[in-house]
This record gives sequence, C-alpha cells and structure tokens, in this order.
Amino acid sequence: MSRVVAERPDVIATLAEVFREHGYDGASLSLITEKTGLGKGSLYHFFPGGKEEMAEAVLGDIASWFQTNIFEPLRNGETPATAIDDMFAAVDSYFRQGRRLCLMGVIAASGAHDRFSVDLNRYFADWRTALAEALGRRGIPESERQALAEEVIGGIQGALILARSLGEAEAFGRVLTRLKARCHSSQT
Amino acid sequence: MSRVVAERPDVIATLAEVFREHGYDGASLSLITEKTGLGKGSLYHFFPGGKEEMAEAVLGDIASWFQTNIFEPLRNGETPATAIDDMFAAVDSYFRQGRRLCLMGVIAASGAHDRFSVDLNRYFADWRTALAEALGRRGIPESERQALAEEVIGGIQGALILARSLGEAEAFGRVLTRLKARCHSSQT
DNA sequence: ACATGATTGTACCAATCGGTAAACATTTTA
DNA sequence: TAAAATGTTTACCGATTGGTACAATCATGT
Repeated sequence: MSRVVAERPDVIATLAEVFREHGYDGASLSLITEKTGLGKGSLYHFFPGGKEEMAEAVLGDIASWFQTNIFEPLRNGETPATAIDDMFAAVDSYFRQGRRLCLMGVIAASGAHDRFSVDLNRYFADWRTALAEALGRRGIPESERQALAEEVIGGIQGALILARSLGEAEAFGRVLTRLKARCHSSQT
Repeated sequence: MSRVVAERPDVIATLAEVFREHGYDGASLSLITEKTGLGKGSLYHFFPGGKEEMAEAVLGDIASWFQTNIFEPLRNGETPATAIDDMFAAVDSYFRQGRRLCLMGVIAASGAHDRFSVDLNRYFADWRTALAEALGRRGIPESERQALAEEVIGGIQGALILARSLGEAEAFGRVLTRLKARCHSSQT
C-alpha cells in the first residue's frame, strides 16, 4: 500500500505551481527538477513527451477540476442563484484571494499560447457556456447571457493580473464582489 | 538628414511586438535579431544592459504613450464623459480590436514580473488614479470611483486574454461596450 | 527468494541561451 | 579633411537549455 516512490499525480500539483510562478518558458527543467525533487529520469518516465507533456497534464488537471467544481454546479446546481454564488466563492478560494494567478491565463499571455490553444479554448468556452446557462435560469435574457458571462470571466482574469501588478491582492476581492452583483441585478 | 543606419527609437516598436508575441522569456536574442534585422552588436550598442534594458525601454515607451494619450486626457479632458469615451476608443484602437495583447499584462503574467514590478505597478496605479478622477468629475461618488476603475481596467486586461483564448477578437469589443456603459450609469 | 516491472541517478548530448570583444564602416562635427 | 562619435559585423565565450541512454535500485506478486 505505502509507496516510497513518487506517482504521476503527486507531481502535477507541484508542476502547476512552477508553471504558474515562472510561465512556460521560464519553467526550466532544472527548476522543475529542483521544485519537484525528481530527477530528469523520473520526470521523463512520467512524462515521456517532456516539458510539453508536463504542461498538458497540468492543464488537463486544472480543466477537470474546474469541470467538477465550477462548471458542473453551474449547469446542475439546485438554484442558479446559489450556483453562481458558489462559483464566486470557489473562484476566490481557488485563486487564493487574488494571490495566485490562473495558469490558463498565464499560458494564454505567453509565447507558448498556440501550443496549448485547444486547452485554452475549451476552458474558457466551457466556462462561458456554463455560466451563461446558469444566468439564463436566473432570468437573464438570452441576448444578455453570453455577454455578461464574458464580462465576468474576463473580469476575473484581469483582476488577477491587476491585483498582482498593483501588489494589492484585495483588489481581486473588490472586483469579484462587483461581478457577483452584476450577475444578481437581472437587467443591464 | 537622411540616416541609413538605425536609431534607437526605431527599434523599440519592433521589440515591443516581439515581447508581446513571445513573452519575455520566449523572446530570445536570436529572435530579436531576426525580427529587428539588427545584429547583436547593434542591439548591445543601443541597449548595453541587454535584454532587460530592451524590455525596460519598451515598457517606458508604452507607459509614456498611455500617459499622453489616455491618462492625461482623463485628468484634463474638457468634459469627463467624453474623456472616458475617448479612453475606450483609444484602448480599442491600441489593442487592435482585441487582436493585440497588453505587454504590461503579458509581463505581469510571466515569470519576469518581479523584474519589472515597478513599471507594472506605476502603469496600473496611474491608470486607476486617472480613471477614478474622471469618474469623480462625472459624479460617481468617492466610495465608488476606485472600485469601478479597477473593474474597468481589470476588465480590459481580462478581455484581451479571453478574446485571444477563445479566438474571438470580437469578445473584446463586447466587453468594452459593457464597461463603458458601467462608467456612464452613475450609480451601482 | 526471485523474477518483474516500475522508478530513479548519473553521465552525456547537440543546440541554444544571453552576453562580450574588438575590428570595421559610416556619419557628424570641427 | 581629419578626428571623434556613432553604428555594424563577425567570431567567440561559458552556461544552460531540453532531451536521451542506460545501468542501478526499488517494491511487489508469486
């Protein structure tokens, strides 16, 4: 039962943190080796495709976390209002009150963005669809849903960058509060 | 009068494009050499501090462009309402209707962000201050100004990332329109 | 106890990284 | 027109990059 050696899933969380902090190009193999405590041998055993496969694995992991914890509840939550509130709470906690960047955003803003365009596209498109659907059940008119969803999702991404740049993590919470209010005031 | 050889300002625009497209770490000297048409010798003649000084020069250039074309009009525009409208128009054009990323955001989301934290901080703080001031003259209450300014500036950043990730440049325009409306509906 | 597969450490690779040196060409100024 | 700036070319540097090969080690079911 107890395994002294590492297993692939164990590494992914650390990999995510390295990519988040240093970007795709900035995350060198030696840095990854250092932070994970795994030598190149182990790394290439788990990820034969190298750095690209490592990033792909991390992005897949994140995508499925959001699918389970954010998108799914938005689509099937008891009441849409609480589902939306839950989304904001989960987002605030996931991004550590504005102290943690979104790896999807980090990759999107990097030179490696075209290498992972499929993952990026699916992540944002799924989020937009799920949120728009919840907004629809909340009574937001068809014509408004998608645009409001885009405003909210983009707003979250931007608030993370803003908070980091200003060195004011609290700015993230302030924006989040406003975006949540948008979702609750039916019109506009 | 006519100069065959290059001058420092000529290079900066090209450098900006390279950093924007490939990020700080992704913009290798050989790539910069290729895109600018300048050899390492010329590059290091203009920027003795190397890559870091190149990026610093580009960020300074961008900062002063925004200072002149966005922040200053916000502070001293005839009427605050048109100053704000002008800001949105200038932003839409500067970011090529969502097809161009913000280099400040790109750097902020990269591993090199702490190397340029001063520039990033000033850029976003200045923008926030200038916009909040214009919103104040527009009648937005003191308590609202800063938060709304943060929502707008963050919203712009996020919309750029969203538009690129979705492969839908138009999403940027949609968000911009909504943010502009926020600035004009006095309350909330 | 032993074979087996999963995991890891070490040494190595060519290519590229950012950066330097200095001879060379071109303009500008005096 | 000569000297002094200014700009350019080329060759080179050590360090680091992502990646490979493979023998050694480990945990485990039989």
